[in-house]
Amino acid sequence: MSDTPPCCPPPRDPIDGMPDDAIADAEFAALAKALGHPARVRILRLLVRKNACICGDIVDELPLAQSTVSQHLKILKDAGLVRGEIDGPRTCYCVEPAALRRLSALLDALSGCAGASRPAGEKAKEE
Amino acid sequence: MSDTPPCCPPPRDPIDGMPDDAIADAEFAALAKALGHPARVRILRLLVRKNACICGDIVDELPLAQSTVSQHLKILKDAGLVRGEIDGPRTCYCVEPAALRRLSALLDALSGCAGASRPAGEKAKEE
DNA sequence: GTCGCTCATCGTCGATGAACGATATACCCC
DNA sequence: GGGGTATATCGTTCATCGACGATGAGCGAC
Repeated sequence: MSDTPPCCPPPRDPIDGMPDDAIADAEFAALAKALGHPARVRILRLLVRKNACICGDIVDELPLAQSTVSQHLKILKDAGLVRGEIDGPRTCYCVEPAALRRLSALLDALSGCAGASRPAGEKAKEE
Repeated sequence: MSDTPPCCPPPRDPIDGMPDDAIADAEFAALAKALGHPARVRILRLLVRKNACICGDIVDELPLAQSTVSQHLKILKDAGLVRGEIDGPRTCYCVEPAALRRLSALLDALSGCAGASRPAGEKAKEE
């Protein structure tokens, strides 16, 4: 918790009519959903611990079939939490620290807006 | 992995033969799964913003049926992210800050342990 | 070229999730 | 006690997830 930016992050890119909160909700939910399975958390932990890992090593570490692990890796990659680089016949996976930081920031924004600082003038969207 | 850097939280209650990492994985995954739906993130944000909220207000705020919202609230409550107090004929929900802090700690432990076991001193906190 | 290895994708099956309407329960007010 | 409101739960339907084995595609070694 070093330099905590102002409570709520600035508005992101407006997609259509969605308020930025809804965008943040969707983004947060997508990241959380990708981490909503113990195997995927474990994969992420493995990658963090070794900084990078061959897919085969991950398969070797988990009690799951290779295709299942590949599926989980795809989900993590689609969520942007992990990056895969093809290295010859194998694929080297590594975590995407920015995604973890982003998730942490979203979580801070979610819980931080409550107890930490209570701005007197809430922004829009209120009743 | 024998040495426990100051970053990683102390071991939790050992359930059966599970290593504490597996427990943390399961706990993290359970919390993340509960937040893996935009409606639930939105509910949590609502509760955080108003600090507490009657179920009816939440139903009023979301484009979902009352039963669906109740289901989402149950999921959040089962995950320990939310607490519901029966207040006369209605139910008043409020966030459980400890759960959010716990999630934040688990997330830090996940991404932070990388920096700890890495020789480099990057704490991944700067933007 | 061919073989062997590594990984991704496909197809399938059972389990779970998400949504709804209908119904049951608890409470306050009269 | 009866009526009205607020919430939880039940049962159903459709979509998605999680797991697997089998197959296909890319690459290095021979």
